[in-house]
Amino acid sequence: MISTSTGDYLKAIYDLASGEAWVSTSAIAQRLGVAPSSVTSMTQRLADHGYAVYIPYQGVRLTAKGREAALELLRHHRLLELYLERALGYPWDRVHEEAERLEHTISEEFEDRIDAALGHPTEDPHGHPIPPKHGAYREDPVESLWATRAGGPLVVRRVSDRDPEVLRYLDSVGLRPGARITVTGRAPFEGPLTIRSGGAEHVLGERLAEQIFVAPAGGGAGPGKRGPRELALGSEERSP
Amino acid sequence: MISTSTGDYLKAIYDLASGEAWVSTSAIAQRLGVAPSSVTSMTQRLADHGYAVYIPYQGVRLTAKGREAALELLRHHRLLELYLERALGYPWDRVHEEAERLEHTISEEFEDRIDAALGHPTEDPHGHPIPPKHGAYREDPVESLWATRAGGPLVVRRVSDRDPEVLRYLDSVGLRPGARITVTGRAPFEGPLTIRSGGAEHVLGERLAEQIFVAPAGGGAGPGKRGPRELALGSEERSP
DNA sequence: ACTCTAGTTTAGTTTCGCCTAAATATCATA
DNA sequence: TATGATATTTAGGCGAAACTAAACTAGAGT
Repeated sequence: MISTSTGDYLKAIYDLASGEAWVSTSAIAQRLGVAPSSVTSMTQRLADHGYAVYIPYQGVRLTAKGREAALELLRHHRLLELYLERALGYPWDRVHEEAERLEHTISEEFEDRIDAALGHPTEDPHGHPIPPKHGAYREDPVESLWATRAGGPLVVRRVSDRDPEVLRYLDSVGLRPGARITVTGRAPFEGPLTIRSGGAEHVLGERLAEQIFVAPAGGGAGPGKRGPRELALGSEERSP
Repeated sequence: MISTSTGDYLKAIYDLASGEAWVSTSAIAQRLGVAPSSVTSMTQRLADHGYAVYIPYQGVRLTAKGREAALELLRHHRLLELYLERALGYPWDRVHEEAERLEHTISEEFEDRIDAALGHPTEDPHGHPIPPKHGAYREDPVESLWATRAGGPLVVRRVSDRDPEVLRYLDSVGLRPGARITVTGRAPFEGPLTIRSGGAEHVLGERLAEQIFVAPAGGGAGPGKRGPRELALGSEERSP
């Protein structure tokens, strides 16, 4: 099996590449919190093992094999996040950290069983799609609330999962995937923006608005605010 | 946190010491499937870090710190085994392997949540007691069916969890913790023994009988054969 | 075209966990 | 008590994953 570190690099590269760009050494170093030189030697190793193509001074990109490994981990991660929330009652700001470690450790059987227990879900608690076990996968492009220029009503599609503080705040004001919002004001010179959501107004700075991803509302996009669904487990039969 | 390897060594030493004996290099090497020289250097490292006392050519024994770490892992392992069986429907012969990896990875929070979901259980699926989170812990001594000389009716208290084939067989003939049996015959010269259990007779060789641990029946020892209990999860409340 | 800087790579170490081969200690037994 | 078998340790090495410090590219700006 792939090591924890290797997996972390593959995930980071997959994520930073979003699409098909070359990923730079420093971007990976920053994301993973390691020295750039460490990244150089690791990317060389990844290339040696067929997970990536590496061109000095240009960057690195995943091969099909590398992408597959990254998606497997992403699937584990998102299934775990949802499972921790639904089955074990984790609050949504703490699922990321736990999933980050477990994703490298669980077996195929574990993956399959939580997938089944969850009813083969398609999205994690933060609105990210769960890659299917086999077959094609493309994340449909969404715009961050910070960057969007759309005028009409919007739906929150996803929020970034790796900042617990932000998640606690978003939860407290009801900004979860599916929430409907409207931008009611935008201060000049990249200033904070004001939104209306569920009758209340909120002012969001860059750090916050960058982590919220939206799409135009209407057209059956979102089911509205999702309630906390309960999960009854123990329904798998055991071998006699 | 402690590394996976370090944890495996601590568990092995704890297990092999059963009581307060010095554990030999070769015993650990055999248990973990590594070369004896690897064990020597690892035990030196364990001693350096205060997990064990090591005397060359005599062996190794855990310090209080080492024993604590080992028990923490043992608690994780047994809670996980039970959780995998109850909540995810794993058959009892496959829980050990999965728990063996996960025990090193789960957080305190995960431990606490599955403990609560299971209703603070005291025994794993194979009948081993689950060490409490805090406080004293002693495994009450049990005799293997192979070694016992007791004559009357017996109760199966535990079975070893690390041989899937044996577990499948035991399950198929109803020899789970709590089962009542009587030794009806014992072939000479360490030959197989015959037992009666639930109306049927079985002949058990050494390999099998060594992995079954029993106590005299009667005196409220066992609740009889335990049925497969179901577990309803999702009952933990989430933060608002 | 040249220079400067920011970004990258190379070189040299470290720690962990494992290995094989060789040396050495212990213990039982002749 | 000496010897030989068995157990254990030492020596030397390897691969993974990190680090720091030093050398080197590439590209922007003059």
